[in-house]
Amino acid sequence: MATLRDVAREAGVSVATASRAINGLGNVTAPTRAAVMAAVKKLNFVPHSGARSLTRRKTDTVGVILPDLFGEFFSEIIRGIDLVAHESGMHLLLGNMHGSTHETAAAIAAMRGRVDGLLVMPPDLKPELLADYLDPALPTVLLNYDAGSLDLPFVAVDNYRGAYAMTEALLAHGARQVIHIAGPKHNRDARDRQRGFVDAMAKIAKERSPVILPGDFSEESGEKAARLLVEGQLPADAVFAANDQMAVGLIAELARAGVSVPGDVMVAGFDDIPLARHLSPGLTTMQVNIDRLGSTGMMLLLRLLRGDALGAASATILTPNLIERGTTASAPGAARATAAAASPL
Amino acid sequence: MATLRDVAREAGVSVATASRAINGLGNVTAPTRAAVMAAVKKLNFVPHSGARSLTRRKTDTVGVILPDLFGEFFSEIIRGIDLVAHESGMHLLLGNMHGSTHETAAAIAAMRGRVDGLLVMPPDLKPELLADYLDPALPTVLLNYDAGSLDLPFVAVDNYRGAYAMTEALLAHGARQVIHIAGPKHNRDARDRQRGFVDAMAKIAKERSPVILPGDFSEESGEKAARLLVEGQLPADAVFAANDQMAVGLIAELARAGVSVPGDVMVAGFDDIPLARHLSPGLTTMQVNIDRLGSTGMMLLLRLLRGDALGAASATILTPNLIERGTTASAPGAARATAAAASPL
DNA sequence: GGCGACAGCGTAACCGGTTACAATGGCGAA
DNA sequence: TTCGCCATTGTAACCGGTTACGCTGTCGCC
Repeated sequence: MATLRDVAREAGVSVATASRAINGLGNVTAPTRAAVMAAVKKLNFVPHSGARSLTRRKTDTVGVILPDLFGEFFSEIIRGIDLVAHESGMHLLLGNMHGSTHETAAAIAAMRGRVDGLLVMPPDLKPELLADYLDPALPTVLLNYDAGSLDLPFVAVDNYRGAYAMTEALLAHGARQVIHIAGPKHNRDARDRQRGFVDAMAKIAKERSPVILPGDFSEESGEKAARLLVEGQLPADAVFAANDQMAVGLIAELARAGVSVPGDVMVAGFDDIPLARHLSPGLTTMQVNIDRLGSTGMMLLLRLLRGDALGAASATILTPNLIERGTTASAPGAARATAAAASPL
Repeated sequence: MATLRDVAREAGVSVATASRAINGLGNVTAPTRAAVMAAVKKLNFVPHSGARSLTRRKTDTVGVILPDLFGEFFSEIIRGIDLVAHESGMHLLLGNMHGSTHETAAAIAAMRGRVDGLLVMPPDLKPELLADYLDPALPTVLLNYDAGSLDLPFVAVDNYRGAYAMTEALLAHGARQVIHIAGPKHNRDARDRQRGFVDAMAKIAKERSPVILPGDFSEESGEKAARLLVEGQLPADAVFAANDQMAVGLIAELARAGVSVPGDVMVAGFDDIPLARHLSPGLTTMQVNIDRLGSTGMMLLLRLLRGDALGAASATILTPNLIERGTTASAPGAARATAAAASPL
C-alpha cells in the first residue's frame, strides 16, 4: 500500500506539499498539485485514516453502544443514527454490551482512540456504574436513558405518558377491568409504563385497584399471562401489555382458548412493531418512532462535537402516539360494561 | 486524557517498560508491574486504540459494507457477524452504500486504515466495478454475491434451489397453475429465484408455460399483483412470491377481494421473515438463515486474516429450507385441481 | 539597488503507542 | 575477584499522516 512518502517521492515534492495538495489547502501551485494528483492516481494512494486521525485528533467516527445487536429496535435505531451521521460524513463503530456489565465496560474502553463521541443505550445499568465507565472527556449522549445526575444530554421516550394515554383510551372505549402485563422489573421503560397505567387507573377509575401480571417483554410471557387470565378466571375486559411482543403472545394464546379479541377482551400493546398492523384484527398500540431516538441522539452528539456545552437540560423527550386498530374496536352497545362486570371471559 | 508517557512518569519507569507491563509481556518484575498498574489506575489510563493500531498494523476491526442499514435483513446479518466477531474480540465498523455507486466507492475507501478486513454485500454492482473499488491487499469476503471472476471468498444463499424446491412443493400439494411474482429485475437473488421457478415448472409441469408477474420485493407490489390476478381473472391455484414481503401484500389484497387462502389459492413466499409465522394462516416460505450469512462470512474473513489463502473456491452456499404453514394446506380432496382448472378465483 | 512582504515549499516535530536494540546490573562460575 | 550471561529496563526509531516554522526566491516599493 502506497504511503504519502511514496506519493511525495513520485511527484518530486516533500510530504508536506503532497499532504497540502491532497487536502486542497492553499499554498500549492496548480502544476505542483497536478503532479501530486498524478502520483496519487498512479500509485493508487488512499490516505490511511488511522494515521490521519492520530494527528488530527478526530476520527470522524462515533461509537454506538447498544444492549444487543438484535431485532427491529436495533435496526431502526441504527437507521436513524446513520441518517444523520451520514450527512456529516461520520462513520459508525458498533459496540455491544452483550448483556453483561463487564462487557459494557470493555466495549466503552475499546472505543477510546477510535471515536470522537459516543451514543450509549444502557437500559439496565445504574447511573453510578455508568459514570465510572464513561470517559468525561468524550462527548456522550445517552439513548433512552434519563440519568439526570450525570448531566449528560439524552433522548428518551415518554413511556409514562404513553401508558397513561393508552389506559385512558381503553377506558374511553368502555373497558372497566383493565389488566396490565408488566415488563421486566429492572427495566426502566417497563417501570415507567407500569406507573403510567397505575396512575391513569387511579385517577380515572379509582373505584378499583389495578391488576398487574408479571412479564418480561417476551412473547412467551404474554402467552403465560393469557393462561393466567383464562384459568384464573380473572375478571377483565381489556388487557394492556407493556409491549407488543407480549400482546402478540397473549392474543395467540387467547385465540387457542377460544377467547375472542376484541369481542370478549380488548388488547393493547406498546411499540408498534411492524407485525402489529398485520395481525387480524390489527393490534392497538403506542407508536414509538425508534429511528427518531437514533437520529435525535445523533444530532445532539453532533452539537456536542461542535463544541456546544450540552447537559441533561438539552434532553429530548419523544412522545409516542396512539394507534388504534382492531383489538380495541368498541363493543356494540353498552352491553360490554355490565357483561364484563359479571363474567368477563 | 492520560497517555502512556504520563503513566511511565508517574510510575517512574520508561514508556517501554510501561507498555510491556500493561500488555502483560514478560521481562517485567512483579514490583515494577505493580507500580505501573497503580499509575494506570490512578491516572485512569486507557490505551489509545488508534495509536496502537498504527504500529501494530492491525485494528481489530472489520468493516461491514451493506446496501442499506434497514430492516430485518440488516439486523440479522449484523447479529450473525457480531456473534463470531465478538468471540475474536473484533469490532464492527459500519459502511453504507446508500444505493449509489459513488457512495460505495467512498465507503470502501474510507475503510482504509480503519479495518483489518472487509465484509461487503454489493447486491447490484457489476464485478468489474467492484474490483476497481476493492483494495486487493485488504482481506475481503463477499456476502450474498458470487463474483467468481474476482476470486474472492463469498457466502451465498442457494436461491435457485430454494425456488425450485418451493415450486415442487406447491405442485406436490396439487397445484396446477402456479404463478410467480418476481423481484426486481437487476437483483441477483430475484433472478435466481425466478430461474428456479421456471426450471421446476418446465421439468415437472411441462404442459403449461409459467406465468410471471412483475414485482419489486415491496408489499405494495404484492398488492398490485393480487389486483392483477383478481381483475385479470388469471387462472391460478397457487402463487409463489419471490419474497415474503410481497406475499404479505398479496394475501392482504386477496382477502379484501374476498379470495380465500389457501381455499381458493395457495400462497408461498421466500425468506421466512418473523411476520410469516404470525399471519393466520401462517405463510409457507423458504427459510433463509440470514444470520448464518453473516456468521459464515465472518468466519471466512477470520481465516483470511489468519493468513489462509482463500479464493472463490472456499465459498459457502447456504441452502434454505422449506417451512410449510397454513397458506399451502392441501385442499380437501382432489376437487381443487378440477375446480382450479375451471375457474380458479 | 536595497528593503520587506509574501507565496511556495521543505524540514522536522508531533500524535500515542510498540518494539528493536543497547545499556545496566545482579549473579554464578572460574 | 573477575568475567560472562541473562533478566530487566531504557533509548530511540518507527507506524503514516499533519502542520508549525523556517527557508528561498519573486515582486513591489521607496
